[in-house]
Amino acid sequence: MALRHAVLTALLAGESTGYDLSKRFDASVANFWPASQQQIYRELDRLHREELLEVTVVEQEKRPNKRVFRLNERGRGELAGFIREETKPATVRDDLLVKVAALNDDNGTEIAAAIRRRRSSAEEKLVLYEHLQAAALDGSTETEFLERGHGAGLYLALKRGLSFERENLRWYDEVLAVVAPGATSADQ
Amino acid sequence: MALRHAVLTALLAGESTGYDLSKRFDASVANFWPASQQQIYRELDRLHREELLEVTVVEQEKRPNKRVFRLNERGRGELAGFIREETKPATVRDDLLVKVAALNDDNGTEIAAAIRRRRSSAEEKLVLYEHLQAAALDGSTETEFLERGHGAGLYLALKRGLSFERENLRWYDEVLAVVAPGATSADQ
DNA sequence: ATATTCATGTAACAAGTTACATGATTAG
DNA sequence: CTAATCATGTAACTTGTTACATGAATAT
Repeated sequence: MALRHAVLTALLAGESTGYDLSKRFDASVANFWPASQQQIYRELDRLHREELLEVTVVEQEKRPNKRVFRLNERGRGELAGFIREETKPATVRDDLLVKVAALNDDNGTEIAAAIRRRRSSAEEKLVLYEHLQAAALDGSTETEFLERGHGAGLYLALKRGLSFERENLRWYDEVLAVVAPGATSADQ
Repeated sequence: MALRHAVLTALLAGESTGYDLSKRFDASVANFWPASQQQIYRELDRLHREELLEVTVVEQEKRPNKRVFRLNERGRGELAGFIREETKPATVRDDLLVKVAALNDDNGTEIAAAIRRRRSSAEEKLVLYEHLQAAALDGSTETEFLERGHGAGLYLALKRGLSFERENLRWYDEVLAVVAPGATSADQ
């Protein structure tokens, strides 16, 4: 029941269409609450039906009309309530870990290959996160930024994403050292 | 489509009833592929219907009959196939991160409270993982254990769980320093 | 006495995934 | 000329969650 709260949180940054939200999601909230475009449309419809969002329809001649959603007071109240509720435990689901757990004498090289592929997408993600971080800081030091207080929450969440990906990379290398000893992580 | 592979992986450690499997899950695979008892029963039924598992019914007088499942060759083949398939990206879903992302001037203390609660369950989890690690190593050094090769996969997956929880704790303290400065992490 | 363990299951529902459809517009 | 972008949506399906039910056995 918490995609709704992720959506409301994303709308804190300002009103948005479903289409735009799903992109904003990818660049911020998706890190700890992934959602497809379809899920977001569905959730926006629901939230609107339950009157937690206001909508303005922007007519467009050559394209489908836009629906621009924004938080209303009830929406903000819902978020405030969510923050007071019990926090559910985090869940991680990772195919790669299932593969590694199933390691045996026959599948080592295939698992190593899977890890190398994952390793490069993790590197890309890390670069992306580092850019987002630099953009957020915009020249300030982290201490300055956090003292100012603006956007501290999203920034801190981003930092968790950063350390998650860094630990992933570390762990990928650790596993590669076991399943493909000899090959260094520089080998692609 | 990968709960099935998590279940098959868990059955690599030996035949099991649904009831037992769901506990074995909690102590190993749940870390990176959580599943409720009901999901596991459902999946075992499916896997059995698709003939990837063998079953032996153990009659019991005073309790419902046990169904003991074990991998057959097709089941092992399915796992081998899974390892060759493309690895889907990991997903993390965490209410606490949604809360932190929604940080504002009004909700800081509530968020701090949520983090402190999560912090103590993370500490418990860490202790559990450390016990599992010690039990796996059983006196050997990690290098010795990994060279022996037995159970290396599950061990490596466990290590990812360990570092995940350690990073969580680190990050919780980092966030607390921002939202509840003055209070130290020793304050409960 | 009471709670927990053993061991299964059904049912309803909520959430997430995948595929498809429309159709003009702009960028390469 | 082609691919990607804008912007919406439907539908079918698979997964995951929650609640409930049974009923003896054992542990506190």
